[in-house]
Amino acid sequence: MRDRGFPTTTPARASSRRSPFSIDVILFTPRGQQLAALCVRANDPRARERWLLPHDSAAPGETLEAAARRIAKSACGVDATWMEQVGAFGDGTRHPADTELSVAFVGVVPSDETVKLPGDGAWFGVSEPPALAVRQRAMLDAGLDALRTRMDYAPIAFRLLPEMFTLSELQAMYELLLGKRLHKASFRRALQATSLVEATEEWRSEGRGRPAQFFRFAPKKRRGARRGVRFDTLT
Amino acid sequence: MRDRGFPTTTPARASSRRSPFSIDVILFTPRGQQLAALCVRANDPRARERWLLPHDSAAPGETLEAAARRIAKSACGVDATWMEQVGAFGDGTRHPADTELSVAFVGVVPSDETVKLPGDGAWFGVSEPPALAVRQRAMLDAGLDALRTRMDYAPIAFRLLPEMFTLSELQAMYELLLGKRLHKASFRRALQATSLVEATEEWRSEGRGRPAQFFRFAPKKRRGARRGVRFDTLT
DNA sequence: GACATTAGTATCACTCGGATACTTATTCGC
DNA sequence: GCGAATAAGTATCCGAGTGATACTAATGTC
Repeated sequence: MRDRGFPTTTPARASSRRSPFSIDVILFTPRGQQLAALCVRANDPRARERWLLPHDSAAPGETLEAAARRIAKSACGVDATWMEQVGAFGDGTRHPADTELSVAFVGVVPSDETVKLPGDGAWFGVSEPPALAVRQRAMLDAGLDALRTRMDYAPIAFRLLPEMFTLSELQAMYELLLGKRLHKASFRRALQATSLVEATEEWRSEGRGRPAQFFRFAPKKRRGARRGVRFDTLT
Repeated sequence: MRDRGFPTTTPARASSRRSPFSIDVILFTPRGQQLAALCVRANDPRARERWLLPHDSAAPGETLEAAARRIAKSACGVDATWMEQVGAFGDGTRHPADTELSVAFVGVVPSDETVKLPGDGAWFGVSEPPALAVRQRAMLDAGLDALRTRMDYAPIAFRLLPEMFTLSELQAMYELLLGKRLHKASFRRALQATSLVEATEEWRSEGRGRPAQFFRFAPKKRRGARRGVRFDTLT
């Protein structure tokens, strides 16, 4: 994975023929009490919208996910700690790179105030996204949906926390990602039931109230036989 | 949507340059007590595998899903009653149409013994799939996964039944799709809790045991506030 | 030392899902 | 006819999971 020698966030590579499809990345990070998505400034002055999702075409021989991770790192400076494909978007909607098709990926990066964002990027709170081209707007919405539904299957919240964390920090991360408050006792009971975390000997010293014990992500085997049928999420 | 004037299941249209991406359809139907997937015979004698997933490229101006539905109808003769995108597959795996990328769709058609399958197609039970090219095999597996997980969110089982059906038929369809047995009382309780079906005045006359009442799919408003966090499905 | 603050726990009520067993209504065999 | 077989549909119990409330525990601030 090369280190960007040119801004990969330009709509397309200088090439005589258009790339057949673009890879677009919806990258989220915790910012304050809500999620923020990364957009980059359009450097084409003729562009109708001034902001874009980070995107590029896949290099020959590069897997789709590797391309998405390269684009993400190029756009925000650090590696995404989780990334998955959302799907393909086409259908004649407009895209800045003018490709027929875009493959969207959603990813997350931990909040890290010390890393300087490349000059042409900015984080936008998910409740105030910038104006985007039609297809990119659809991908942003689908990316947030995918992020939230896949929290049940992938350890996304854990990938946004340091190796050791308190249970309150974990719950706060879940609340930030889901955009809703959770019940403390239920949260901890459910967590204890599955063997996902193990307690460490470390305790948090700073802060005002009672010290909190640090935990680390250490999933055991398990495999719960999913129960019945869910009719309540249908249609 | 034109009626196939040529086999759209040929790897690609006669064209000087390759299509940038293919649309591949994983089509399922109930067959006996298990699901079956549709494959078509490869008519290229040089092909390494003799079977293919139905696929084609999207026509200009055609949405991705419209193309998938066209391909499905062309391959099995009737319209799919449910169809959704699975995702994009690439990563250098081999595909018969030799495209860089494939967009996979999963769909279902009701079991209908009277419809004759076009000569080059055949249904394969999901437990004995034919040998497929690498990428198509990956799409078949992902399609079955997607079918089962999306049953919680889309009325797939209902789309495989006639307008009126008995609760036993509905449960049998769920069992066939999920590939596992379900508990009768729980199934009916959960179904009653949501207002998804309404009873009709019709009763099934045929058969041996007690007659069964016919129901029809008639979802009311609802919208259940999903509860807590699921740790049991994580990683 | 009283109080605010945060971590963590205990108890209760309620819901939900699976197991078992039952009742009801029909056909089949004699 | 009449009982056995078959399938539909219901009732009851129990244990697990969830949310509300309230409690205890350990620290810093004044």
